[in-house]
Amino acid sequence: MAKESKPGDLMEKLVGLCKRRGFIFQSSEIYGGINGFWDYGPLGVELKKNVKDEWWNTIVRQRDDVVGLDCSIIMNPKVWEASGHVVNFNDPLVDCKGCKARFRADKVYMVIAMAGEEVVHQAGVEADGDEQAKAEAIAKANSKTRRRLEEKADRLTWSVVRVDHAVEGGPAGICPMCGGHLTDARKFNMMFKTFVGAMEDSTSVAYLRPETAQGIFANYRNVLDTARIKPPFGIAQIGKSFRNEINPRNFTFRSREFEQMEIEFFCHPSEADKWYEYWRDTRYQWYINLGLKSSKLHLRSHEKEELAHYARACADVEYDFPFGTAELEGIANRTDFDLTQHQKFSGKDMAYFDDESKERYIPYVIEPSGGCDRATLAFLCEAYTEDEAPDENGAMQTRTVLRFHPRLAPIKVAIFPLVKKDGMPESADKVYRECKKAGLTAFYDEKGAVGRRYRRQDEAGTPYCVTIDGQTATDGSVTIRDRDSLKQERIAASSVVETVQRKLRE
RNA sequence: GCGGGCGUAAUUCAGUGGUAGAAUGCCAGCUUCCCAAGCUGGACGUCGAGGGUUCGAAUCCCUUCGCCCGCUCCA
Repeated sequence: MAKESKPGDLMEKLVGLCKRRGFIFQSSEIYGGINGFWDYGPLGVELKKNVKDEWWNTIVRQRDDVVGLDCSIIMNPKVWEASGHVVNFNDPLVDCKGCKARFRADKVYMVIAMAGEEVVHQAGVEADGDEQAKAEAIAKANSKTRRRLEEKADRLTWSVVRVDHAVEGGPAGICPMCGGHLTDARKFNMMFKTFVGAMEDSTSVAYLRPETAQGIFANYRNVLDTARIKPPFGIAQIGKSFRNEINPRNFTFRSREFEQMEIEFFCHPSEADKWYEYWRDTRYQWYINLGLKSSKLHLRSHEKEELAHYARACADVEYDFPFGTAELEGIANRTDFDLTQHQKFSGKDMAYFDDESKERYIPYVIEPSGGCDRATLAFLCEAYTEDEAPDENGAMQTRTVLRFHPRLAPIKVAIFPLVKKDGMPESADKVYRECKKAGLTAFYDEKGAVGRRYRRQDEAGTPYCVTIDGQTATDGSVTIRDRDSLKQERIAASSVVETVQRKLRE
């Protein structure tokens, strides 16, 4: 009987496997680690690189309407003023000292109704404006208080204060949930601050980018002027970004240093809806093509109320991780918000002049923005399988196998001599060298029983194992074994490279 | 940031104040013509870190760092 795994167990097993086999290590582990930072080991870096290569190939190299870009991580700080990050990337938060609930300080109001010196009613509420706050507060009053409010209606003085605007040292905010006292509003600055140059003063403050997108917008003019390309077209970039997440969680899922794969696709405003739908569906399909089961993958459109102020439409590609359903990529119609902002802040013209239609316009932007580490983690979770395979006596044994899509697998092919004699190691080494020379990540192993070697490769996710046996010396054939079906077929030793390459293309 | 749990070998864990252990894995050799548990041998630990109590601390206390779960957060 297969044991039912709890979600936590599965994640723990995966984290253990990642460490044991060299996929992912905790950063600076020998010093006790550091919260929110992770390192990719020998197998992990190959896996992640394959994810990035698949993205780059399908987005940039196989298309003629998208070009690549690689921007610096630190930019002129004005970029982040224009983008809104300096203002908006800080969320003042308050906590309830009683029930421990947490709120965004700009959404919590203190409402007090006074009749002369007498406090008739006071309440803490969650609301989106003074009027709504007052209404919420009245709704919260009990029937007796409500009657008194009505009786004294013309003598009442209402005070409605957003808690992040409350005067320092004033009365504590009231918790909308339990009525307990709230802490003062505290700011959580999500951007990593640093200093450019050796002098640490206010004029040298700079930020590590919290997203790669702004580097693309800042270079939009340069690309347009030099790449002989015109709307509709896209600029793609893969690169590191940094966010001081309040609470990094779930292995590499929410890290403070992470890699993004972003496209900014510029088009005429009238075509924005069409391109939004196109990219939403294209990006969703990309994950399915690389092996994420569609039953675990969701394309979720944001409700109107959920949209950021600059977005007209947004959809998330979500995956059912063992720790819950979470976002891999967001596809948004950002309108002309970003280019307009940069035009305003930089004073540079961001409009495009269409020679054919003689029309001047600021393009709309469709932004598919994916997390590379999140995609890599999803592929790892999806690949992790425990199945049953027969041992040499035919008894069923549990086998741990990473069923990566072959193109994502860190090692494409392992080469074994069946036994370490009769010239088999020499023949195997020859095949191994040919694979390496052809650019395939290959692994040579002659140690111990062959079954043990197969299992080791299963745990690394290697899709194909080639074994040189006694027959090789007589007819030049070898066996190639499939990781998932365990089936073997005989092929010519000289055709190993070609066979593996063909299977990878399938 | 709050609450709870946990940190001992590469991994999973045992070890309730008195000489740090097991299994798996790993390495070397033997055996082996195809799916890990055949044989022999071997290496491996600042018991997360720092401080305190004690004759003596993996064990008790304090601080800190990290991981997991729940809340919160995710422009």
